[in-house]
Amino acid sequence: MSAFDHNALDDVIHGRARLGIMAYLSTADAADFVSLRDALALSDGNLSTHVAKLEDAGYVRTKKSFAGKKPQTTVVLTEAGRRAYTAYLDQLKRLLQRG
Amino acid sequence: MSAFDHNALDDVIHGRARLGIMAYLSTADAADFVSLRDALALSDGNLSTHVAKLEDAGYVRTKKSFAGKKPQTTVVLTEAGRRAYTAYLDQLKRLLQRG
DNA sequence: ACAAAGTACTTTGTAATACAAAGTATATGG
DNA sequence: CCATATACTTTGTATTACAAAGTACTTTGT
Repeated sequence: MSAFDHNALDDVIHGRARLGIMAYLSTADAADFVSLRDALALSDGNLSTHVAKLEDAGYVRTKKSFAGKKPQTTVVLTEAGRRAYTAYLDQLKRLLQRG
Repeated sequence: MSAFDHNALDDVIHGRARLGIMAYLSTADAADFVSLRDALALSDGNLSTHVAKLEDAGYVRTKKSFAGKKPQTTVVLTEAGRRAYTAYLDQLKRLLQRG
């Protein structure tokens, strides 16, 4: 593996918005849709699609429930997600320090 | 500025391939086209467009010359590029450490 | 009670981006 | 010379990002 293996950077995580989501979840473990949207200043539609992509990759799960009478989506980091995020961070460090 | 200001991440630098180029140049200062292409395992076309984008942003300059009889493009990090890269790194740290 | 406005999302259309295949120009080797 | 190679750039296509519009409610005002 080369010192500049930027190709090893997980694209699913590297995306600007998704990196924000993963960083948030890495310390919070779970967050509801609205908190994420506000913390990251993403539009509803944008957050929705990014969460879907992370979910497709198996990095997060979503739980649907109700907060009072309003629907609530909670985004939870999975074990695979945590591992992938850690691996991403390692790879990034390696890249930025030139291997 | 929020703790999760992923929006502050410079997109021109954040792109996977361009991050590789900037990381490479940050320690090498200058590199020729072929070295970059090989080190980063990018296709010719791909590297060409990414370098053009960095050049448009004023982060690198290209110098055309000849190595023997072959044309040679050298990519050089500009002052603005170095500043932008440093700022990017700072912002990234902030994001990954949650502010 | 009814309409208007708000909340919490998802789906969809469009604009930007990434990438590689094809193209250009020149050089070298048989 | 003709084929192959090098050093790129341009162009076509596929993926991605984003926000506007849509759905399904709930709350608020009158």
